Amino acid sequence: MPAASKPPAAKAGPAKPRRRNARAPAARPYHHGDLRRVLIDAALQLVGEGGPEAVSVREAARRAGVSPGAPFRHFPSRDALMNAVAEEAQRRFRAEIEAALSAAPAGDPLGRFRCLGLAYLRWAMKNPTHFEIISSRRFFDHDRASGVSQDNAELIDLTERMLAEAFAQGQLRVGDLKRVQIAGRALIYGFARMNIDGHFPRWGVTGADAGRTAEDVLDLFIEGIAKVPGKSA
Amino acid sequence: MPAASKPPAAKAGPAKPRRRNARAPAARPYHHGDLRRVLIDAALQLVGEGGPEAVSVREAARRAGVSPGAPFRHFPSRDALMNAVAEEAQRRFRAEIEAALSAAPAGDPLGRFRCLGLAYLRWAMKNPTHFEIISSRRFFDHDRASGVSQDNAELIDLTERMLAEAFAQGQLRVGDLKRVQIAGRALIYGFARMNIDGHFPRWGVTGADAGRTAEDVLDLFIEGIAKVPGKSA
DNA sequence: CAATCCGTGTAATCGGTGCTTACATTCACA
DNA sequence: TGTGAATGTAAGCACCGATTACACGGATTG
Repeated sequence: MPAASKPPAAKAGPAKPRRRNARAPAARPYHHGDLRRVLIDAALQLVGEGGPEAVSVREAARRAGVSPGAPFRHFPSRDALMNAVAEEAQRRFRAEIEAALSAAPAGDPLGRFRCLGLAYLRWAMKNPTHFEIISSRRFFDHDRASGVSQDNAELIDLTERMLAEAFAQGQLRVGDLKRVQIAGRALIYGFARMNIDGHFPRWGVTGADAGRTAEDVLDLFIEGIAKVPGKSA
Repeated sequence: MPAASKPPAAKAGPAKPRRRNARAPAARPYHHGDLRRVLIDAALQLVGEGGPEAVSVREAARRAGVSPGAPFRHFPSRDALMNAVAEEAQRRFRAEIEAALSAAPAGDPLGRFRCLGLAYLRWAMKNPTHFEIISSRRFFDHDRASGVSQDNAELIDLTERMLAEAFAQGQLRVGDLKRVQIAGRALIYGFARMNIDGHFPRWGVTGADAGRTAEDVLDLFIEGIAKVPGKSA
């Protein structure tokens, strides 16, 4: 397994020295400079264009203007590239979720739960292909201790705490929180999945309706578990 | 995939007419007999072994004992083969659903709804890879008028009628049936998807628990929409 | 029965793909 | 200033989907 000696460069990129001495030779320099980054971006673009299946190492190399073998200096396999792509998508997803949560009311755990669900759904529907590659775990490296598992564990813990708080404050009328949590996740995940799997046309949900329907469905679920049978927003 | 072994099908050169006149059914006849069927089965088996990605026309041909080009007499492309595979899986799924429904109580629409959901989940969890290929619509031929769309439309209509009946009988405490229907589908689909996408390990759900958890989650949803806050089974 | 048609198999081949190896170039640092 | 490590290229392997030309043989005819 060659080329596995590149993890340091993946750490918050901007520490790259200007390798090209001030003068710019119009001809492409022998060394690309930041091929790893460019390959991930090209792959992300390919995912956006034709789904995960449409990503080929050669095409990514082609778009990066580099020979077909070059990517293998940075990724030992196509799966490793997809892994990096998935981690990048996961990073963006996580950032959006955290931004949404930071703007959520602090004293209303059920409201925060709703806010989290909405942010999840909105991101998933705005970035369907990115969501696809982070949702099916086959693009993550299960052996290596990547940040993905940790990210997810944190998110799961977060919702667990939200629900526990909500229950403690008397916002819920059901006590089996683990069940509520899994059901909620299944609902939200299922909705996002139905979107990217192309189910909505046959459900009479158009793209314009999808966002509204997502909100409706989430509210229906929350009404189902909330103590007060009224609107929870 | 490794090179494997290429068994020399016919070591003889061109000077071998291979007379196979009426008398030898033991040796493989020139015409296979039911290659289409065998190819679909082989592909289904491949799906079961390594997911949809693991299906290759050549491997299916190899397992059917025919040359790599033979399958293209029956399927114009790999996608067409996958299409047939998906339709076969859909057929089996549909059969199981109908069997479960025929054994469901007639006078209790909400109970029938639950029964349908359970049958859906059980089949999806017992045949994860088959469920995968019928759930993401990319393996269906969207142009041709296949029975799949009709199947799904019928299933959707069926649940719609169930819910309408349940509401008419006063079993539901919510009136927006379309929303209930989509939420229910999202919940069930999401749960099945979480299973095949490998989410359960990080949710503390093991294979043994999965069936029980599926039932729990489905019941939680039904409790959320049912008028009487009791168990609905 | 014999001739023929045509559905269905084989063989050879093409371009695309992941991946490896050998070699070339350049950067970073002692 | 030299030198090794990092990172690019070139060539080539096996497998893949797909196409084409040809071979076989069952079914339909006269």
